[in-house]
Amino acid sequence: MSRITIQDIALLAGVGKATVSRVLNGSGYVSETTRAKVEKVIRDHTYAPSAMARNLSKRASDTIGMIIPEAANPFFAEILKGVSGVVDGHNLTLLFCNTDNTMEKDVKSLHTMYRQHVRGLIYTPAVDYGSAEKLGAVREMLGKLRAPVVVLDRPLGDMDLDGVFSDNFSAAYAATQALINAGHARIGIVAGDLELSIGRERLNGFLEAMAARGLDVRTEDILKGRFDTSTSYRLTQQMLAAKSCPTAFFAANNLGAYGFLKAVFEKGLRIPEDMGFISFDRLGNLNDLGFRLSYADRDVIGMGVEAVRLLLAKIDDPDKKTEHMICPSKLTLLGSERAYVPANSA
Amino acid sequence: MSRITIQDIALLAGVGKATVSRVLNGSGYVSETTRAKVEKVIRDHTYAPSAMARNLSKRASDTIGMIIPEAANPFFAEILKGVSGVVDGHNLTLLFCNTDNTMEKDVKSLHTMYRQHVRGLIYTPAVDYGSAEKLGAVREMLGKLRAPVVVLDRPLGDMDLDGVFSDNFSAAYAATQALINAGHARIGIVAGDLELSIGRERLNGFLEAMAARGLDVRTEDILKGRFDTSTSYRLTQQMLAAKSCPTAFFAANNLGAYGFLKAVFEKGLRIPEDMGFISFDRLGNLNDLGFRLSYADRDVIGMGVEAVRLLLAKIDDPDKKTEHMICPSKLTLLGSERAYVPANSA
DNA sequence: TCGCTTTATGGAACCGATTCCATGAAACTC
DNA sequence: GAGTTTCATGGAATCGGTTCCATAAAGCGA
Repeated sequence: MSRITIQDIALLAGVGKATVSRVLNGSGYVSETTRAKVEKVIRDHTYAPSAMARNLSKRASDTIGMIIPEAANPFFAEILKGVSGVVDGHNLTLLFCNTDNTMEKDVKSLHTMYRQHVRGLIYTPAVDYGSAEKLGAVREMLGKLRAPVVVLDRPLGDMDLDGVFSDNFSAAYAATQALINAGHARIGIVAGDLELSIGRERLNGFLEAMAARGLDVRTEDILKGRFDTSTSYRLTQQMLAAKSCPTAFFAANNLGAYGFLKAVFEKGLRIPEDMGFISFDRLGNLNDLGFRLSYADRDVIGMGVEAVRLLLAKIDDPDKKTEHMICPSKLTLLGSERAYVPANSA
Repeated sequence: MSRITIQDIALLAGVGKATVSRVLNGSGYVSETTRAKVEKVIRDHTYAPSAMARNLSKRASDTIGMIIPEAANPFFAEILKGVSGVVDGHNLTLLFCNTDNTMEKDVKSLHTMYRQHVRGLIYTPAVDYGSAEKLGAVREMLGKLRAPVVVLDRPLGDMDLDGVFSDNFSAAYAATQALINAGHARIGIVAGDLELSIGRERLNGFLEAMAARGLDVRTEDILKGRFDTSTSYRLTQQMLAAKSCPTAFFAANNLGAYGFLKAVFEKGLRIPEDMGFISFDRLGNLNDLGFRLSYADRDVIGMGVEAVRLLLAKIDDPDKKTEHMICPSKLTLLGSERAYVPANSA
């Protein structure tokens, strides 16, 4: 009545379990007649070997771990789709953890991955483990894992790991340049979380593009958000209430952009007539609905796919030297970056 | 140099591995002094027992499986977030499979879950296994699983499983009623996949609401899509090209609604002035951006949370009678349902 | 002080697979 | 036809835990 095991199959086929194992794995010598006999019994009983027993005796698991900070963020949902597809295609199983952007869950997830003996790990750290002490715990867990790790989207301290990243700096640079070329001179940024390197890189890209054209950036034009909608909404409201404000904005991530646009539209401002705009990452379906919002985006599903590829390559050859893959962003200009010269300007 | 085992801990602590096991599990008798000694060694080496070995000897795993049809769909991304949170909170691990809406991957995923000995499964079937033969394979795998299964969002044939669903019929009924109350008489529907029961239920809710008011529904006003954006976009374009068309539409799901709106806006039509509109599920951030789109929606993350709750309850008590939880939808009217009486109507 | 229960502990079997090794039959070499 | 290699197979050890069981010391009531 209980689960059928390799021993049952062996008995039913009248052979030893070593032979069944050989048939299952296509290893060693098995005569054609025995193989056929065993395979029939296996098929008749839709037998599948227990992964936990198999992994234990093989001293290697068939699972890949994935840790992401926010499952409901469309960016990570797409990454997951990409990763999941490749993992399934290789008859591996995906272990999934969501960390809600907290360090505690991040470390806890690493423990989970260790307990579960993952064969490899795709990891987007929830926070920037800049300070040495916190990084220590993570470094220790990753070391204990004894499995390849590919970091995704964000680097992990100074650790020498394979990684898949975006060209945050140059995407921000190009987007800013586009706003400048369109005629804007005072430009603001809806910055993401500056505690994260990706946030800082995008801000730097923005700043350098401005500096390269000799344009000043006022401190109050840098909206220091947190990669979420509500914070940037609030900051944008405050900014719009000020006496004067930039004529264009670069929004450094998708959720922040939504908050920004919400505040802008509530104020009755139009894009691009009243406010030039470019975002990092395409804003969902907005452009299908009559908007013409310019954006810099990347092949997100592709990033997930590449991450697994790197991981599998490292699993195949643990001595492979670490690779950093930078996914290029493409700037798509649809009109929202344009500048309108006011008839009577101050 | 290899992974540290319970045997190593036992040696270091100068006790037997049975004792270490007792300390780990808080079972049996262990003296306070021994316990302290063992715990120190465990802590000093950040030892964590191997999940595969533990599961094997316990004949029960610590993993929960989750199968969804489309990871990039925001609805399922939120479900995943809800599920993942509860699963983590119970020190269980989540096994994730995405089926890309195909039956092959669906069945393959069930095999994976079986191999992996999941303790319980949360399952959204990719297709409606109406016909007996196909349902057979699924039924067999679920039977072999010997673990509780909670179906999510869609029922599975006539199988008596715990489930978490939406009130598709009444949500569609209420939405349609709202359009009628607003003054519309010829109303169309962007139907979802009618191969799926949720698609049929929503269509039926729509039809019955119309019938209850004695309103006819023309065949060509039922756009038979597939719960995706591109199909409904195409169908809507064709519909709008016709001589006459409905004055309002109910869109039975989020992705279909996007396709519909895209076609409507491209045609230069406004909502609600030229076309009344209500959708099933809230359309992302659109309403934050100046739109006032009415919708019927449900607590999606909550559905995920409830699904795990049901599952854990069934795991605790396998004799618990099956429960069907219907998550209520809430109708939110923001104005897009309104009807404008044309000055010169035909 | 003698039994009886309670507390503590380690040895050994077991979970379900893989894999090493020994054994034997068949096939090939010279 | 004796010696080697190749093919085929099953028994036994192993992976890292849990758990049953035997054993022994300690506590305790009569």
